[in-house]
Amino acid sequence: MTAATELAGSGGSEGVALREAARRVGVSPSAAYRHFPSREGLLAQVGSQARETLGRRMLAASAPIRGSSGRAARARFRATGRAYIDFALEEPGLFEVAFRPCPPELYIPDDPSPFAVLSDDLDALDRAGLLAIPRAGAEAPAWVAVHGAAVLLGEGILPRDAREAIVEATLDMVSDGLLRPRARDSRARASASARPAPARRPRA
Amino acid sequence: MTAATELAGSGGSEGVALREAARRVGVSPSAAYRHFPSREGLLAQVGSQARETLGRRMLAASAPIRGSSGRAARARFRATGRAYIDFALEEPGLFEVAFRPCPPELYIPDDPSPFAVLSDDLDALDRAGLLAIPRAGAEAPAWVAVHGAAVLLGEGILPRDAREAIVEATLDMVSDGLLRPRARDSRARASASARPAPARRPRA
DNA sequence: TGGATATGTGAACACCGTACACTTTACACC
DNA sequence: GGTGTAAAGTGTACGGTGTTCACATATCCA
Repeated sequence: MTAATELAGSGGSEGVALREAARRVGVSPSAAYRHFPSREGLLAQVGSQARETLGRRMLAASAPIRGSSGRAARARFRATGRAYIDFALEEPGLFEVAFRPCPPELYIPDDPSPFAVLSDDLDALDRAGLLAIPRAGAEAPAWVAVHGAAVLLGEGILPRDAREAIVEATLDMVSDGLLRPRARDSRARASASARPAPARRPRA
Repeated sequence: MTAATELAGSGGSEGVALREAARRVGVSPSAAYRHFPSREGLLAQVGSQARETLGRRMLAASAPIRGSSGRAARARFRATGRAYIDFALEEPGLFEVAFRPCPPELYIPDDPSPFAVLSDDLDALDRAGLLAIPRAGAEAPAWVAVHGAAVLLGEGILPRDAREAIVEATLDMVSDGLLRPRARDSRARASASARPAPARRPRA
């Protein structure tokens, strides 16, 4: 299991070989079948574990930001998303296995689940009255954006050296697309436009 | 090649076996090495071709929307994104191969490239003065959101039966996060908020 | 003491990617 | 037309893989 996680960490799902994992723990290939129903089942367990460590990293990134202010909720939201992308870039193999398609009968739940961590952030934003869209449909677009950035950067399809700008632009898009605008003065960007900065019309 | 594309279509990259592809065209396994440097090279060609058909679908979806108005540019932008997600859901195997990490020496360019199609849409939006962020950094967040939705829906991680709502929420987030707001009356949504609908402050 | 249950073993099967030496085919050129 | 060269295809082989099966051991409870 931990041997398989090592393999996944260095080679992704394609790098996970049942025989090699068995060899690493000094056991025959067939012995592995006493613990895992199949290679796919082994991958499902590695994936669940990977999602858990991702969930923990997200928690660890947002937990230090204390307070129940809207400002804090916003900051936690961003920190969580950033941690998600960081994990994908630091552990591409584990990240791939974490979100690999998995037949439902093999799927193993995870706790803390990345999705749940995101949900908590959105609950906090909702409590602070900062959601510009209905709470019910808020997870999907937020997750989708962060996941896309994680995947495209992680696979090198979007250039790694523009990482910081891309992450920032993505988080900005999520904030501007999902949340109510901040107070006038708190948006300290380099080149402010000449136009006035009125409040934004909420949707839905 | 077309045999490999069939295999990719039904089994994704893991379903592509050099031997099986050779068998399907009635040829010995070693003969395949006269045409492809390796399995990875074969996958690179299949991937390039898959990206091309994706690019064509995006073009086909946006081309019927004529006109140079801002309204048309917005509509093309959305149609392009929708086509991207549709492709991922209709051809999950090809989509996976299209965006699989590929060693640079094996990478084969594609034309029309999905990225280029997106770029053209953004150029049109920029010409119409509808971009709320600098043109330079606009591709990444837009692509990221649509790609994330395609991946998470395609793999069944986000529920397929909520597909339409998720796609709509994602496209709304992209529009609201990247573009200037539409004129007051054109945002015909079911439950409009009580707040007024002022213009939105641009960023950057 | 015995027997059930968990765990491990070795051999076997079918598949895979890849390499090598060899043959066949096709085509351009003298 | 004959010939040489390059492209394409062949068979065999090696090592790796997932999976199954019949069999061994070991552990623990009644």
